[in-house]
Amino acid sequence: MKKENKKISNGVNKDLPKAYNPQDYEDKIYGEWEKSGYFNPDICVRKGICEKNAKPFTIIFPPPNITDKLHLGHGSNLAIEDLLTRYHRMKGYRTLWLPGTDHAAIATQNVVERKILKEEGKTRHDLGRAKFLKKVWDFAKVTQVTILKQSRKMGASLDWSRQAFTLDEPRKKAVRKMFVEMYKEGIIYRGERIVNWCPRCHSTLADDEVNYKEQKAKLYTFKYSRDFPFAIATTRPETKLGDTAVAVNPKDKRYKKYIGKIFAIDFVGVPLKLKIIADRNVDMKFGTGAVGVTPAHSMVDWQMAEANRLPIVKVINEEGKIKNNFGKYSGKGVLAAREIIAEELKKQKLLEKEEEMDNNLSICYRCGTPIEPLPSKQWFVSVDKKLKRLGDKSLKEKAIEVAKTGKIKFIPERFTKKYLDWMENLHDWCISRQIWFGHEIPVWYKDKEIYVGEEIPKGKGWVQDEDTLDTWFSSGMWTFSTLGWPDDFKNRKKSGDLTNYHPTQVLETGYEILTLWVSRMIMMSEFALEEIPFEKVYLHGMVLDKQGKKMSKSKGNGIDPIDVINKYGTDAVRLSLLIGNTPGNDTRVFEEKIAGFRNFTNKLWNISRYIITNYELSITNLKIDYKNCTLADNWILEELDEVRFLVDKKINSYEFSAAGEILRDFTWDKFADWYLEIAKIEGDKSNILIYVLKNLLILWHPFMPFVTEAIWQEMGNSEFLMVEKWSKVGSSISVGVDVRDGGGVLRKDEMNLIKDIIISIRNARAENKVEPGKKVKAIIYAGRLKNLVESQVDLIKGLRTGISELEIKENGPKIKNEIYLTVAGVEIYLIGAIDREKEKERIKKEIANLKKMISLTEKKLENKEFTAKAPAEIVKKEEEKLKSWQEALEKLKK
RNA sequence: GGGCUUAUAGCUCAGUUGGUUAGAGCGUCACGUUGACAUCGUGAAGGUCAGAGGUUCGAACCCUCUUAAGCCCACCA
Repeated sequence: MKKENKKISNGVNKDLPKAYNPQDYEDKIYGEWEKSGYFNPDICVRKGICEKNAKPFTIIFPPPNITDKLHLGHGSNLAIEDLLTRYHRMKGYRTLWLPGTDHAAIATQNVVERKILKEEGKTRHDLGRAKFLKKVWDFAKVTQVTILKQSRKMGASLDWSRQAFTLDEPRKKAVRKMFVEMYKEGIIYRGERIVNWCPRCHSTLADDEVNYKEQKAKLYTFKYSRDFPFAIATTRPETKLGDTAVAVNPKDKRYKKYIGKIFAIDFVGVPLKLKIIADRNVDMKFGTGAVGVTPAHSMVDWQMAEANRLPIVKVINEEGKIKNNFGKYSGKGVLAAREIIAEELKKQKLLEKEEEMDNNLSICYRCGTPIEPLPSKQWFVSVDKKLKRLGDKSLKEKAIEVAKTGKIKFIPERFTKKYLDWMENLHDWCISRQIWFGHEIPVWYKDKEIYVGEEIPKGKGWVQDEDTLDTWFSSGMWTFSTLGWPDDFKNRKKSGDLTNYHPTQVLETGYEILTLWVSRMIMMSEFALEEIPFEKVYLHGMVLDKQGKKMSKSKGNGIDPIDVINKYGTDAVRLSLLIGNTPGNDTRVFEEKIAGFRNFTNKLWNISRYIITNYELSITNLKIDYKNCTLADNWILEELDEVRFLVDKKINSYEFSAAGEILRDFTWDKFADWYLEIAKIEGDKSNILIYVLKNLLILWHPFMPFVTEAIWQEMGNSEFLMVEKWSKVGSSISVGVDVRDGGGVLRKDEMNLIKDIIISIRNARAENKVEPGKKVKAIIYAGRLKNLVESQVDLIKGLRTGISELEIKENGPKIKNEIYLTVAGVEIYLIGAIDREKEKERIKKEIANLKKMISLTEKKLENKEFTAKAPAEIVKKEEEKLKSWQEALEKLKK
């Protein structure tokens, strides 16, 4: 690294600025990382960073939609996955994190359509397919570049050499192959079915792309004609033009006699032939208990029609208008037709009732237009057909099995149930979409002939299917289409990246697409590779604003990741996304929170700055002389060991927040506020300080990669921290020392006592309003702890206790009218500092507190059931507590 | 209608098999600033763990009900 005008000694920068400025480091460091090639696991192997036969750790990044730049939700994705990636890379895994973007067919097409309409006043039909698609691609390129730039800004250690797009050439090939293979296996079929049709988007919508809107609707109760024996009720009279039956409940006595009969009648000028059928699902209490059946324009009715072999009459066309041959209604919009028919019924005195009711209107999830259920020829994936390659199980059964047997685990657990519920109710998946932007369907037609294949058929006159594929069809293949499938899968055997990196280890994504995406990935991977796509599914919550509202553009409450990165630094943004939330739950993020973590970043910087500038760094030869370790030295090394163990454990159980909090507490409280202050008193500790610091940087690196790498390099390390080995718990390979093996004695409790004494003294001084500058004399009766306390005189005097003179005895007479404290049996007098009133108050408060505790514990222990039924160790603990409180109380009372 | 989540300090949240005097960060208040850091330090105040019952020697935690906020699914002719 270049160092200009800086004090450099042995590669160490001794001239660090007072505050960490992320801008000075982030882009530069990211550039260096990227140049090193270490984001690519193959290069790590080649350069000896990672062993060739090391266990793989793969995450495929959930590809963001190219509809827009990244928001904080993606930031959360990136932060979590980068944490996992960096952690495993440092742990020695062959670690791959693969980036990409999603073409998001409908969503993208819609954004561009809206844009064109706004800017040019044109629709996609005005432009035509080719010109429109060019516009979409132009748009896609721009957002894609932004997305990739943003990901780099987040510090993501993604392997850019493997970057993929759901609609690039390799993925197109994979999609064609998949379609053809599924077709050959007979699980892709073409059929007519009622689909959710959006008359505005001119496309079918999957069930989960339909939204509902509560609204008031009119319920019309009427007779079809005078010749028809009873009335029906409907909110959509216009569809009744296509009725071919009337359904009643088989138990309904009112209508029993009509079941099976056929009525030929005239309905507002249109002839209808209605069969009376029985169906259990008809609610006798709703309306008149009789339902007009319109097979062509209702899902439920379609099913009834199939069951009863009813004819199907289409009334509404793709524009949402009444079809031809319906007399004066033809060409009218559905709403207009409804009004006219209602009028007509009124005229004919057939309308019995018109009432308001609550209704759930189906609307398009993109544009909000009411959905028209229409019969249409579509391509489907059968989820129920048994497949030989899946051991005579269907896709659905297989996808259920892997979750039930725990082959795929969901974190948190509860999502297993959600997944299974959804999976068990799954119907065949409609994969064709009537939009232009997306994967073309590899099907060609010539007259009545049909050709399904990966290549364009030979000969003239073939016309390709105009539809495109559901976006989830290509993103469902994401774990393996990015890893070389189908080229690396000849004769049903994996090779290349597929062998090395599939199945992946974790899929980390938002819970909102558990059903949409995760389920499809599982089915498609099972179909193509006969293996699971990932071992674990970690689901994170949504990122909300301070009020707990979803961040959205229209509300203007969103935080742009780049804005806050520029303001507070990437590390602070990452921490605010990682710390303070738990798996599967939503999390609120706001600037004050990010600012808090910026402060922490700076704290770590200054801890390092202090050590780097004040101590001589000998990085290569770090030996800790255990024989000469002080109590505090032993303590901090023990604490570090424990922190290392805990952080490891927490990361492995996906409790990133807990891991971060443990680290923060150690860094700020134990290391900075206590140990560094102690080091100033106890003299040279460069080896221990550097040892702890290096370990801290290693532990923090997955959370905050930039500042840790920056410090690491300023310390004169030649290799990147990014590829430094994560220390094994208890043995610190990275810096060549080991606390336990070195003969360290566990002395945490002793140090905690000394800390308590110091805190109590500070506390008592503050409560007695002793001026901070005033030095006082202290007398300590330490009993059997005399030697321990005596050995720590320097600390007791030096750590902001304001004690100038300290006398330590085993015991002695009570000293009247002085500040008096007890800490675990150790009695402390502060001489000449008392404020009688304040001290009296303080003692009174303490006695009251002790009395309260004593009486509570006594009651507990007097309870025979407690002593009999509670475990012995709990009882013993209570007894010990009681004893120590009683002793303290005795001493205070004297 | 079915299911899920959340409710703990002023705010944001921890609290993993029931045993703590219920914690952290921010904020507030008091004091301080000694050369790593005011993006700082020391200390304090602040909680009927949403409510009501129950199980238990013992409940923030387990069970039942209630209330409130939010989400998902199904569906309403």
